[in-house]
Amino acid sequence: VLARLTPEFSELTPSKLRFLEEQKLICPARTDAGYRKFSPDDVERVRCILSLQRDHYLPLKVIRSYLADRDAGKNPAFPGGRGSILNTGRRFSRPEVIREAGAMPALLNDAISASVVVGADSYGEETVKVLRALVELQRSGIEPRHLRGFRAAVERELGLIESALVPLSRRKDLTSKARVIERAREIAGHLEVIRGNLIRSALGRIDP
Amino acid sequence: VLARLTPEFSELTPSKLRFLEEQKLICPARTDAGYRKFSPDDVERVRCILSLQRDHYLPLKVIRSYLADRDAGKNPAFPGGRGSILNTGRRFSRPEVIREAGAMPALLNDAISASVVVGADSYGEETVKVLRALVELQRSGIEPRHLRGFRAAVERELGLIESALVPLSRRKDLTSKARVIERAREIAGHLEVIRGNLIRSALGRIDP
DNA sequence: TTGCTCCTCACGTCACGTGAGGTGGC
DNA sequence: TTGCTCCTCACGTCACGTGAGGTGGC
Repeated sequence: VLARLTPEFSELTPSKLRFLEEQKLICPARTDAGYRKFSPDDVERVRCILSLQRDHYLPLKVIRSYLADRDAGKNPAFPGGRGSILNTGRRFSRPEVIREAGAMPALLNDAISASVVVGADSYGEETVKVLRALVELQRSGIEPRHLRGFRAAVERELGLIESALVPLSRRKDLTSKARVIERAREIAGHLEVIRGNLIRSALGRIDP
Repeated sequence: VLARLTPEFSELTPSKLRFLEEQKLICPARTDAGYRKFSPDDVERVRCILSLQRDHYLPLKVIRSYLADRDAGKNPAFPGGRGSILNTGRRFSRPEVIREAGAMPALLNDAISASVVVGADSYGEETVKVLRALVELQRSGIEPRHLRGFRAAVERELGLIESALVPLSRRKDLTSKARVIERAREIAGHLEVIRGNLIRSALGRIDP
């Protein structure tokens, strides 16, 4: 019963499941002999926990309180959406974002005109990271304008994801909206697994 | 001096640097007052450690012995290339890979004809993961044949990376070969940061 | 009966984080 | 002198992993 969950999350171990129960995150039913018996709901809960951990980098403490609130019927804010760990809400002005990333002013302009960054009055932490990546790429001779095709490919990937969401997104209630986003993230994750393998195997072939 | 390294690796903290020194992974010089003084070589070493940790999921124990061997002039095998943690070397036959991934036989055929998986007599652990991802995508209505464009985009991305490597890959000695691959992985990582942000911000806009 | 998996409980471990209390440089 | 960063040392913590010793089902 236990190991049938692993296909989805390769990092799941029996020990981890026991740990999660000890921490009151899950409470599966027991057989007479004391064996854990996972209902479909329990499995769904574990799936939720693991994806919160992996995709949103949430510590178990936060996940616990979120689940506890949900169990109490409070329908709490989905964590990771806004104002969570990464998204500290700090804003950077144009000069600030450039300084933080160690970039040249022209790089930001190029990035904006290549649609890699969306121009605005103030930028978030993510833009700093993107700019840093662009600085590094520049050191390898890759300029933002070389990323136009890359940018277009991302756009097509988003189109693929969206088309898969159409059947889900018909409904308008709030919980299903959260589900749609969750699903979109999952699809993006699966595509990432596939791309990662294609790229890794290609890079592996450089040194045969 | 310390915080100037963080632009590259956002997860780096003073505490982590102290820890790394305590573990004998780095030994920066000290000023008269006891302050750590990082030479460019030290910085390069830290960069190496962090990328081994992040990109190859190596525990510090392995990194330590690798660096120790390298310090001793042994020029040890670069870890993570072959036979490391993920790549356990286990091979799967066609029926095995299908069963492990919980897929239908036709899915593997489709994946191969869409060039998402390379057909062979036996498959590695990665193929199992790719197939699992394809199974999940199928549940969202995305079939391997929908991934032809995706696959082509990956190919163009690889072309972009390769073109940036040309100046480096002229040389034929072994150490520079390892450097080329390391560099390729870095570039792929930076592109991933950029794509991740584009996708996340687009998915964020679904629920405004 | 023989394996096999599951169980609990205690302890270990890996990779840091967190103060307390103190010094050094401008 | 006032902040500021840096220091060490001890302890805490988070997320598990690892046996030891034992039971349950086919």
